[in-house]
Amino acid sequence: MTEHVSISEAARATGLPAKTIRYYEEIGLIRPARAENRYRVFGPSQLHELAFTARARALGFSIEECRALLALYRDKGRASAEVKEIARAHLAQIDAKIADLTAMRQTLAHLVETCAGDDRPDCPILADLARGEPSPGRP
Amino acid sequence: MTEHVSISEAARATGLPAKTIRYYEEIGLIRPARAENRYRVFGPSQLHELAFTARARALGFSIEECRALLALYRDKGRASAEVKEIARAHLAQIDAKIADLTAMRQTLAHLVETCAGDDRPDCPILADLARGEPSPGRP
DNA sequence: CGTGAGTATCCTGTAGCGGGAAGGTCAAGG
DNA sequence: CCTTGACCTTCCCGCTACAGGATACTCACG
Repeated sequence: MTEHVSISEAARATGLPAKTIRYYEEIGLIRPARAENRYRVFGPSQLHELAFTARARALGFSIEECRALLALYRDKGRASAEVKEIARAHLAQIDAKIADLTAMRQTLAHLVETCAGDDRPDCPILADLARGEPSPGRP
Repeated sequence: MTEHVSISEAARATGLPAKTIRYYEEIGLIRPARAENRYRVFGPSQLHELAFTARARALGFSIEECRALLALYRDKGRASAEVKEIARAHLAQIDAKIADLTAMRQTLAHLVETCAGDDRPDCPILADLARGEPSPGRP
């Protein structure tokens, strides 16, 4: 009745590639209706859920986190504490990644600084990689 | 003749899982010799290359970057400029990731702060995810 | 009636391994 | 001599979050 749109229009409306939307349906994130010709049909609520998911993904939430957030989003009676807990856990992951990358950056920046970068073979970067301890964490 | 060791000893010496070492051989990063019984045999130079790779990976270099760095490592006549260029490019990638994550962190931290986190259903996090613009970049 | 755009499904590939199956090898113990 | 158990081997599937492409349909338009 209202604004029921095709997958390409849903893609345009949400900024998600059509492939991604099909994938989201395949893994059960969203459940678009089907027209008689088997074409997917997206109503306003599906479009909102897609946009919701797109935004959560842009904030770095994993698909499974998005699934949980979507469930809470659909459940009008949920406690905000549940949402906050997911967000806080994800925030902690982000902080961990930032710390990890910052440590890497520090080491690597120092190596880049101390390397002459000319046509001589002497290179402190390779020397450090060859001798150094396994060093800080990973991304 | 010298210290030629098995894969499990190589793993212990480098901190890499044996599976990972086999994988590195499979993709042609390293070329361990074989004993008569088809067992892999690692000499000192292979061990150094494995440790080198482990350290580079810990600094966030991709496998292909490691391949390039290994080639430069083996080439005693290389120019340090080549190494520096790889390292600098990787440093730029790290900086981009940090910037990306920091932007996410900012948005998410704000949302977490403004959420009551109690048993009431009212949640600004979900509200923002539902309404917001696609927002900052991705990891 | 054809044509081009849009849609459908299915299959493959990506990075960097981890887990586990099925089987060979080797030294020590009974 | 035989067996156990710790190694080692190869092979194949799984993961994340899709992208790319092949093949086939459906539909509106001229």
